[in-house]
Amino acid sequence: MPGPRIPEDQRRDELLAAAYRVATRDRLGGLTTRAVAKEAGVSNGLVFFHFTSREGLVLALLDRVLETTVLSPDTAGSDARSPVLQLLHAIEQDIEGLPENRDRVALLIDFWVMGTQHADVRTRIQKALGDYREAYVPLTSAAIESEPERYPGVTPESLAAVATGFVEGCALQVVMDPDRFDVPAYLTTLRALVLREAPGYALA
Amino acid sequence: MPGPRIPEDQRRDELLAAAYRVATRDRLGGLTTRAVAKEAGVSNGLVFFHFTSREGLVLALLDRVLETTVLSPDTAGSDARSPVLQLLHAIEQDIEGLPENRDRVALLIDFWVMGTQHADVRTRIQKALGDYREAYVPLTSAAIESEPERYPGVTPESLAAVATGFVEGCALQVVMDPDRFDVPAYLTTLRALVLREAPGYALA
DNA sequence: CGCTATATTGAGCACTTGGTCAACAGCTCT
DNA sequence: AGAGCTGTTGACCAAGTGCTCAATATAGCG
Repeated sequence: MPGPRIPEDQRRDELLAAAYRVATRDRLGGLTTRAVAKEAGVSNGLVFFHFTSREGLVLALLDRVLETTVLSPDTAGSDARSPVLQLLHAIEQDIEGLPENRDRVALLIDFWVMGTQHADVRTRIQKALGDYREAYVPLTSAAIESEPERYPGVTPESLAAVATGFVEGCALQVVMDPDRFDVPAYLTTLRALVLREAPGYALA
Repeated sequence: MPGPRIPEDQRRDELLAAAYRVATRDRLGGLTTRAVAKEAGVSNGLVFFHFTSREGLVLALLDRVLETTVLSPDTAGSDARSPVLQLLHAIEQDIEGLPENRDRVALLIDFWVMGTQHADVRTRIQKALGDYREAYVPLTSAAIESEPERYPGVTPESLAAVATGFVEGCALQVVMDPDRFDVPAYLTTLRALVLREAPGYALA
């Protein structure tokens, strides 16, 4: 009683879309082949036809999520401000974007902790986080060069690591306790901590 | 064929210890009642006798882990240094303590993400994190009072949230990629970022 | 000693999961 | 029209899970 046939690539996409829906709803633990099949309105066996195993499905989903997740700081609209302010601005933009993407962030964290035990997942996550860090290097590099005497022993890489680590910490908080996470207070505090001069800015 | 009898409290402790061993080895996903029973050299049914359900076991384990995890900053040996340096010192101590407790940190993060979906776990984790944050408030409070003009709009609570959030972000990194996580570089960068004066310190 | 309350066991149940597979339908091509 | 490849199905299997329960050994008490 097989149903309608559909070109392979298209079905794969449908299944991945269904998997994404299931995973953002029920998290990785709820991502069973049967749940995905049901979500896609398709038989269980078909999932294995297209992805060979559950692991294949999970990895394909991870790839898709990483592909469609923008993990590079937005440097647009930074105009003539100082490099440090530009860096701060990028961090703030990333943090501000977290709450509205809570589902996706939660899923990414699921993958992250899965990577702790699963080598393939770990590799991919590490690469994504590495890319994210690298994307910050131009910003941190410029910031350091603008006031080199202020950052003894600080490399663009280490500063990028701290910056992205900070964002990742915020991501954890957003997922865990979104109501408590007070974005404006966080950003105000961050600015005050980092800026030397008396801050003559208005919150964006 | 029942085996030797043991007072109830003692058995509970034995089972919890076994559960902790299993959970640090195989993580929460590997924490099955059978695995715990086997680890404790005991029958599967006994786990249910003492904990009623797997959920009971997990919650009891969480309570024990939280009880025996020191989540308050160590303010000893801070002598005559400035409040800001004391705060920095506390953060650094917490971060330095992460790598050697990787197993435990990984387990706590497992509980953390479990809390995303499980209300009882969430409550406990939120309380623990809240306590952790509060424990920082005296330090952040003193730091702000020492240079109030430098921290416009920053409350002791918001600064504590940022500080602990920073540590939590580091915890994620340590669990994920312990080799890449460069503690000294992180701390150097943090100091340079936060300190106004030229840093005349030696790394502890 | 015997009795009773209490740990303790292990077989077993119900259910879910990943995965396999023979059957079968639809499409294309000759 | 018939052959053949390719999607598709759903029944099925084996393994693992949480959990129950009758049976039973043990410790403590009279």
